[in-house]
Amino acid sequence: MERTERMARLYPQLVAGMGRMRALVHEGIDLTSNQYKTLLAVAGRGECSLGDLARTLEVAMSSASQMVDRLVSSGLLLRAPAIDNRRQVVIRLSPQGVTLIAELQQATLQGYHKVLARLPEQEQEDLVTAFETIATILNKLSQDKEGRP
Amino acid sequence: MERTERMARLYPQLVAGMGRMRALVHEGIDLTSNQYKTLLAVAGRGECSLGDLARTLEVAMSSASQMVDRLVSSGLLLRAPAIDNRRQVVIRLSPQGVTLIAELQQATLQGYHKVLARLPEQEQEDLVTAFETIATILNKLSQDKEGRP
DNA sequence: TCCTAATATTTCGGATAGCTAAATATTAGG
DNA sequence: CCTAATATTTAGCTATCCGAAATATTAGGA
Repeated sequence: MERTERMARLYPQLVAGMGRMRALVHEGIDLTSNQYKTLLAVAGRGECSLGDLARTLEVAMSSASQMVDRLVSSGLLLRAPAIDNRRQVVIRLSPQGVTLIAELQQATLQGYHKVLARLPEQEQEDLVTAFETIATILNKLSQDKEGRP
Repeated sequence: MERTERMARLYPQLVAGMGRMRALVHEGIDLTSNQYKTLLAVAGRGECSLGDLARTLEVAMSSASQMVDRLVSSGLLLRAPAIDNRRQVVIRLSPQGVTLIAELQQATLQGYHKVLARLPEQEQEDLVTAFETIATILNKLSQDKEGRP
């Protein structure tokens, strides 16, 4: 059980630490992380339906719908009925959304750069490598679930 | 910039992966993670003031106050005026809170154990080690900030 | 073809959670 | 004893989430 206990001790620390890191990286950026995630998801698909978006974001459709509401209000997303299937809506970035996303991705990179730059060379590499390890292993864990529904 | 980009790509994956891991670990547990964190913070101190709690949780005092409200309503926390300084309140676990926390800590350990058990031996160790690496480095990052205010 | 079932979204009601600013109460210091 | 500092709470907002009900549209079968 030793390993389990280490995990239980470390998990909350990581959540807190990553939260602080995010705050540093996105310092002075005026979008919530959920909104940013949503815009990125839409950007990554060019355009998509609400259902697509909800699945990508792993939230209920009603939640995705509201999120899109807010981003449409902010002028960052466009929502239009789909031509081929009028039940669906097509969601895509507005021109302002495109511009913003480009800027934010740039700013995000700079943010990560600034944070990493505070660390000595070796720790930078250790940190990124550790991220890679965890991402790889956790992705495998999730695929297990989805594999046999 | 290469390392920065790896980081930017990995960070969201990690957040998502850890979210799913938490869901697995706390499957069937009827407290939000914030509530659990709050109870743990209180448990870790025996008793504390609102200010203590807010600082520990890294939220505004008003947020901590409301969180305590909810947990008092649920019967898990007790809030009483402090004897020595009547401006303060003393927050501590109710008997039910004590019981619940004990059970939850047990359940949490089992949850981590179950999740880890899905992985081969070597990956278990790699995962925990990577957690350790990140926690250590990120903690250092935060201390920088606090060190010289 | 027409009706029913399935699909896609939205709306509604209800929660949690966070913030700032203003209100309240108490203590400390000059 | 009055003012300033301290500790909490309350009020008003916003973001986010969910499930269930409502709405609209399409697909499939009798």
